[in-house]
Amino acid sequence: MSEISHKLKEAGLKITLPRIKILEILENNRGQHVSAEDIYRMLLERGEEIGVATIYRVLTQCEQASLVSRLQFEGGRSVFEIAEDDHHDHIVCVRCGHVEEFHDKVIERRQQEVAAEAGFEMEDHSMVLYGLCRKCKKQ
Amino acid sequence: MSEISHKLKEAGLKITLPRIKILEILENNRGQHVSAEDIYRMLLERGEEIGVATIYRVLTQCEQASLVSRLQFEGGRSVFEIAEDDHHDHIVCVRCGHVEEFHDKVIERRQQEVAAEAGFEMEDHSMVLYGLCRKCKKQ
DNA sequence: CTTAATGCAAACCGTTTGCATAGAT
DNA sequence: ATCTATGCAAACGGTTTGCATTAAG
Repeated sequence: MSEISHKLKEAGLKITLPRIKILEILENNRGQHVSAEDIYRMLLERGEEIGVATIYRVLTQCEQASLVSRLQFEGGRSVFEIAEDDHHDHIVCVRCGHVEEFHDKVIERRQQEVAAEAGFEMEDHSMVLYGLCRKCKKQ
Repeated sequence: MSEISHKLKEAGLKITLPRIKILEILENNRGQHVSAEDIYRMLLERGEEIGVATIYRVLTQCEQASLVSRLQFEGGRSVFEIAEDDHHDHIVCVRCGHVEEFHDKVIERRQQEVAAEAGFEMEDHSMVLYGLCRKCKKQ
């Protein structure tokens, strides 16, 4: 049984073609951060038509099962990636949309401290840096 | 001439009743982070009906004129506040929605560094911490 | 056979836009 | 008088939902 099927089974989700295909797309695009729409189009290109409703349902279920993580950008757009065990944040190019990941211990620690100073017990955070990537800077 | 009218004039915006009322609401709710919908309802309660389209237009114009700042939460929801000259980030209670502001120089500096390390020229960032506020922690 | 997953289309929600009317300078 | 702002309703874009159909276990 494939890796993907195995993960689905562990999550208590039935092993169906749409689910496998969607997870394959994500696997083949590690580090790429694709939208539901992207997945829909990529599947179409291969001649595999899966309704957007299904794509969203699968992504949401897989997110709940921690197989996939969702990143919400400003403007209400979401992108998805295969869940990694390591937490990371994102830098997005405001010009070309290119996304890179980073992780910074100094920031993470300070966030905890800052939250505590405000009387909060921090559960989560979202941090996205926006700027010009190397390529776009040159143009 | 009122403070608000003065600001509008400086921004090159005509001084109109809807604009004044919307900015008044924001003034009277400093630190509260209200949505367009909130503003609409607050005005209704006072018997002042202003269309949502106008509210959005006014908020967007005022944002461009730096009179108002917009904060985009996950899920595509936006809240607004009267612009302060100092930059700050936000902590949101996941239970009651209470929002607090903070500013941390250590984090700000590291963000610049991290972006530079990734080859980016950072223009902006969004950082929202999520957790339980003091009150909700107790319950 | 039973229960969960899919496809479709319609609904949704916050936000934006086109256009005719009203209002500020 | 001119030109911008407003109201309305319709459009929008991404996402969700209801329901009948299909497929997995």
